[in-house]
Parts: sequence; C-alpha cells; structure tokens
Amino acid sequence: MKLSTKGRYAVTAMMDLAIHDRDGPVTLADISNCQGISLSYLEQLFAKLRQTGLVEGVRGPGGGYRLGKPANQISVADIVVAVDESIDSTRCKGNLDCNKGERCLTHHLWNDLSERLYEFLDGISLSEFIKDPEVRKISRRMDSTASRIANMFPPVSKAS
Amino acid sequence: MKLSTKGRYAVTAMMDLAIHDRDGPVTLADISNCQGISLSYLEQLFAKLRQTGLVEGVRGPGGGYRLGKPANQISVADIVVAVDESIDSTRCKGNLDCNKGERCLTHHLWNDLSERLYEFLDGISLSEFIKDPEVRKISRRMDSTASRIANMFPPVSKAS
DNA sequence: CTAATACCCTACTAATTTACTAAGGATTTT
DNA sequence: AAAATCCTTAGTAAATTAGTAGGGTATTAG
Repeated sequence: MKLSTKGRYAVTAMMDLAIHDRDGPVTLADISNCQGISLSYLEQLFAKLRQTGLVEGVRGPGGGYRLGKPANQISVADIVVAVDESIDSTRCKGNLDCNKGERCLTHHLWNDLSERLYEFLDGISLSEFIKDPEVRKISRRMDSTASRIANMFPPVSKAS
Repeated sequence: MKLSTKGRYAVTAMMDLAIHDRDGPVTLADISNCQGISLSYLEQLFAKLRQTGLVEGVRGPGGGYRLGKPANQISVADIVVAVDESIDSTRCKGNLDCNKGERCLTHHLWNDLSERLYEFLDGISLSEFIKDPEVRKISRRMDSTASRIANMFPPVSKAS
C-alpha cells in the first residue's frame, strides 16, 4: 500500500465521475481544466483505471469516461491499488529468513499494518462521497445542462 | 497524509525500538544491518524522529536510540507524519474558490478522506505490535544478553 | 586522559518516481 | 467527411527518495 499525489489525483477524478454519473460521460478535458492536471497525465492514469475495469471509455463526440461499475462497488483502495503500484514491502520477498531469521520480524509487523490499512480503505466506497451534503448542494448548482450551455461559449482566444 | 517507503522504514525501525525497549538503547548500526538500510539514511530519518520527540538519542559507547515516550503514546500516524512530510493537498491552498468555486468540491472530499485516514492510523499505537504473539516468541529467542555476546565476536573481515 | 563508540550535522550525488509533452492513431457521432 | 474524444507509445523535466561522504560532538570504558 502506497499513497502519493498520483493516488490522490486518481481518487479525486473518480469522485468527479461518481458525482456526475447520471449526467453521462465526463471528458478528461473537463477534469483537466477543473482540477489543474494535464490531459496526457490523466490519460495515463485512466489507462490503468480502465484496465482494472474501474472506468469505461465512451468514444466519439459526447463521449468521455463513466464509472465501470456502481459507485458503491468501487472502494478507495481499488483506485489507489490500480494507479499507485504497491510498495515492495520487504527485501526478503516472502521468505522469512532474511538476517538469519531474527529481525525480519518487523517486516511481518509491517505487513500486518499494511493489510489493516488496505481493509480500512477498502471499506470506503465512492458512493459515500456522493451522499455528502456539500456535494448535493454544489452539484445541483452546476447541473449538466448549465455546463453544456457554458461549453457552447468557450473562452475567446487571442485574435489571429 | 502520504505513505511511501520512507514512512515504512521509519515505522519498522520504531517497531524495532519498541520491541527492544527494555534492553536499553538500540544502535542505528544494528537496525542498518538487520533491515538493510544505509546508516546515513537512517540517521536522516532519526533526526526527524528526534525533533518531534518520538525518539531519544543516547550518546557514547553503549548508546543508541530509545523511544521518546511510552509505546502506547506513539501512533503510526505520528511516525509517518514526522518523516513523510504531508502532501500539499490542493492547488487552492485553503481558499475554496479555485475554478470559479465549482469543482474544488473534490478537494473538499479528499480532505475528508485524508482526515479519516489520519485518524485511523492515529488509533494504532506501537504497543499493539509488541503484544503480537509472533513477536514474543521471536524476541525471546534473541535475548539482549545473547546479542551482546554476539557483538563481541564481529564477523572477520578479509586479512590485510 | 585518551581512545573508542555512537550520536549528530551538512552537503552532495545517484536512482527512481512523478508529472508532463508530443505525436500519432482509432472510434464514433454529427 | 469532419470533428470530438478516447487510446497508445515514446520521450523528458522536475521532484523525491535513497544513499555517500566527511566532518563534527558527547559519553563511556579502560
């Protein structure tokens, strides 16, 4: 179990998808704009999320990404594991005999802890965040139609 | 909240200290040998642990490091926070108005999660690991006197 | 008192990972 | 057919992690 900014990006992006799930697919360009992450980097993250079935890509105009399964079946642990490839926990891969079998002990303890952490994060599903009262309030404000209309008037670029 | 190999090194080293607490100070050289981490790197980690009062250095021959407070008052979160300086959670530091106030939402949600994670790790103290039955068994095998005797006969280095 | 032990500190370097860029497909809708 | 959007690969710059080097300083044993 590892946890870095990469994992955070993935989790927040997935939260975004979960919140707007009923509004049809969310484009990576949207997430890129709104969360300040580069498009290509997002594409890399989503490649991994797609491989593990956590999201589903919809091609063509009007396409984007959608959750690969119901929000209540996607845990935070699933997301983190998908993108933050796990730490190689010990130097004595599996065999408990490093250092004459004496103090590899702490590796054993770390594994215990790591497992507990995983279970904790596995117990938190995306659906929990959609229920957050803050979310309901804000996501109503920026309803899908509103954002679609907004997209019809893109920011003016410098005259050529 | 961030979690990398650095944090793992610190946590396992602290477990080591906790297990051998009654045997007097543990030297960094010991930990370095047994866990395969370089001495200087350990010194860097322990500098941070010392600054936050989690450990206490004992100088001179027979010295080493000792827990700075009782094992049940040191949580895994304490250790991780001390060495793995926390992730800068958002681009909109504190002010919730990034991206026209609309989708900074996910940052809020991430903070929620991060806080929950912290609380979880804060609820796990070092003393829990000492109670582990595996630990009692193994640490009895390598009693302090035994390891001290062993230290009097260091491995022979190549003849010069 | 001296020498050995082991903490303590600073600065540098190598390796790895993260974040990003570039550039070109492949699909699907309009 | 053209536009939108996913999809893929390859490369690169920045940051972080891990480790080296080399010098202290305090304390204890002899």
